[in-house]
Amino acid sequence: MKRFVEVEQLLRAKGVRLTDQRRLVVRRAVAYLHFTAEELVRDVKGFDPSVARGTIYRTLALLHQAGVVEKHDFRYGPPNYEVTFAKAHHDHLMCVQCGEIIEFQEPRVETLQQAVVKRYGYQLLSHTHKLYGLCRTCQHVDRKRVSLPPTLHVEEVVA
Amino acid sequence: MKRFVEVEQLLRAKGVRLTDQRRLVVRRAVAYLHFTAEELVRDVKGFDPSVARGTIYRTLALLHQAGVVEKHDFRYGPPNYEVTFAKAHHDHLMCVQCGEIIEFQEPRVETLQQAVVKRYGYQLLSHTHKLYGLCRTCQHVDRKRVSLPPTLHVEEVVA
DNA sequence: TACCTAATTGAGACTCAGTCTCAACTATTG
DNA sequence: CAATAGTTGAGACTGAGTCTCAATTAGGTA
Ligand SMILES: [Zn+2]
Ligand SMILES: [Zn+2]
Ligand SMILES: [Zn+2]
Ligand SMILES: [Zn+2]
Repeated sequence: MKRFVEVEQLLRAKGVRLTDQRRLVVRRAVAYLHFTAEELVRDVKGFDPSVARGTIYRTLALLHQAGVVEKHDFRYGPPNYEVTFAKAHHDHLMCVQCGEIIEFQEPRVETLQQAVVKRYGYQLLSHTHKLYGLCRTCQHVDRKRVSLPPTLHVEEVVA
Repeated sequence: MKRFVEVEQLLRAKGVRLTDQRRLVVRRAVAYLHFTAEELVRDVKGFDPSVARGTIYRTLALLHQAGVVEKHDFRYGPPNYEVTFAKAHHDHLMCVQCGEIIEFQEPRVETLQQAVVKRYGYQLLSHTHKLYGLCRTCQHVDRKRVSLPPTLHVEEVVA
């Protein structure tokens, strides 16, 4: 079964009213791995320019609430969305030069996270874990030519 | 020696021109643990209203480039800055209910990060690692009364 | 099927955080 | 102290996202 059909079923089960606009937004979103809200706006408007920007943002929020999409901040530009519905948990590794994103799993980190929150008496609800670096290709090109904007400087410098 | 004197020395060593405005911004920034750009603007203007917003943002960018401050995204509101100059590396744990931020160290996670990037042939430059949960106190209050806005919903749900 | 009603939509005004521009000013060098 | 390259203040501007509200529509009900 197509992925968007499952999402629509989930929404219906949650009592969410389905409209043509929402169906289109869902169909376009599942076509991507990672996308920004404005990218989705342009994409959806390419299929139906009459769909308002506000509707697309509202639908995205709806999908977020329904647990269908997650919001990522990769420190460069606006947040990135990902349809994680029926997808195993993973963290991300990004090349700061070319922007390539790799999804990885490392259960031992997740175990340590539990140990950390226990140390402080917290109850863990969620986490973000993102690694930034240079992919094999970009390690061999002139480091001077940085293609990503200056805000993408290191947040936490690795010693 | 006062912390801001060391920062000023570092800037001078980097050939950065010191002005009264920049000195004030540095002195106010080191007074905080974590702060947003607009908080710093209000604070600095409290001491000298003639300092322009643009100057404060420019100085913040300068300090960022010089490795004096780091930028954090805690998924709620605008980014958070932290003067990490001469401070040991740490990650963050935040209570999604009351906003408390705890700084923690977990070297075993950093080791695993190296293993992950090696797996993909990457060269690690930096990372973000943030845990979100409920502090001891907030675990015992009515979960219905959520004080943080809806955008602070989970990004990566822990299984 | 037709109707009803609450939910949703489109359009555009609006907000907020941050950036840019440029003439006036100033820290540093010699 | 003069020269000059870097910095500043003020405000216009931008991008991304939110809000408002009259018009439209989904989905339940008769
Ligand atoms: Zn994870
Ligand atoms: Zn992903
Ligand atoms: Zn760390
Ligand atoms: Zn910190």
